[in-house]
Amino acid sequence: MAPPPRTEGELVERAKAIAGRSLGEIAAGLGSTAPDSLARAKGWVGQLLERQLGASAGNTGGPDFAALGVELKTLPVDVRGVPRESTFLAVLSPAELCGARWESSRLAAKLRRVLWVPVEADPATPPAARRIGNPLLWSPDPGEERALRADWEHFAELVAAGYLDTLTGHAGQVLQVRPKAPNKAARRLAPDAEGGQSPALPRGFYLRARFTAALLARHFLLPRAAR
DNA sequence: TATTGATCATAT
DNA sequence: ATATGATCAATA
Repeated sequence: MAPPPRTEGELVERAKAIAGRSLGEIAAGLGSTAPDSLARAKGWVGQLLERQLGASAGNTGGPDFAALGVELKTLPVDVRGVPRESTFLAVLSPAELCGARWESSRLAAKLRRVLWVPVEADPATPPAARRIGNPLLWSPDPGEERALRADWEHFAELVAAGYLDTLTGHAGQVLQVRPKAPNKAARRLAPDAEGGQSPALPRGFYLRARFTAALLARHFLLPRAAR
């Protein structure tokens, strides 16, 4: 377990140092072994990178690198470097969403500064052989910020009005609200349309894959002048 | 095949 | 129980 990085620069250097290396190599360096499949180890890649980069242990609710205010996200990419999956951001807490402002929301806080680490995720490649890509330390630009806020405010309004159960993965331009539960029988209290509280399937906020695809493309494919 | 809905493991 | 880390599996 590495000590926490002291600066953003140190964090980025650590991430650059493992670009091109395989998950199996990184695991071995940490005295661990890669699973044969992620089916029963879905969070393994993220947790491996947390250990390797020295993320502050456990879940304090805050960013992974508390002292730096930086959140770490691995991004499963295909052979072209395009994200294969949406990115889970946070549990949707109905109570916390009611009457909240985007500027002071937990989601906005998490997205202020993110270290994206692309990782190969071809299902035909065993986890140990998957390679780590070049990291990107990112903050939303004004356009991204506007899109995120618009979706979030729309969701917050619906939830506060008691319409959480009308929200599906179809809603949102850049964000999504999707199930985030042990199973579909799970329930959690949320405002209902009658002004009370009723049990509802727990949900989480996700970033659409096309959003992360666009930000990777902008930073890695386009010339600096375009940014 | 892309997207949405369901699920798995671990730590607190 | 709930938050962390996500990917799997079914659907459109």
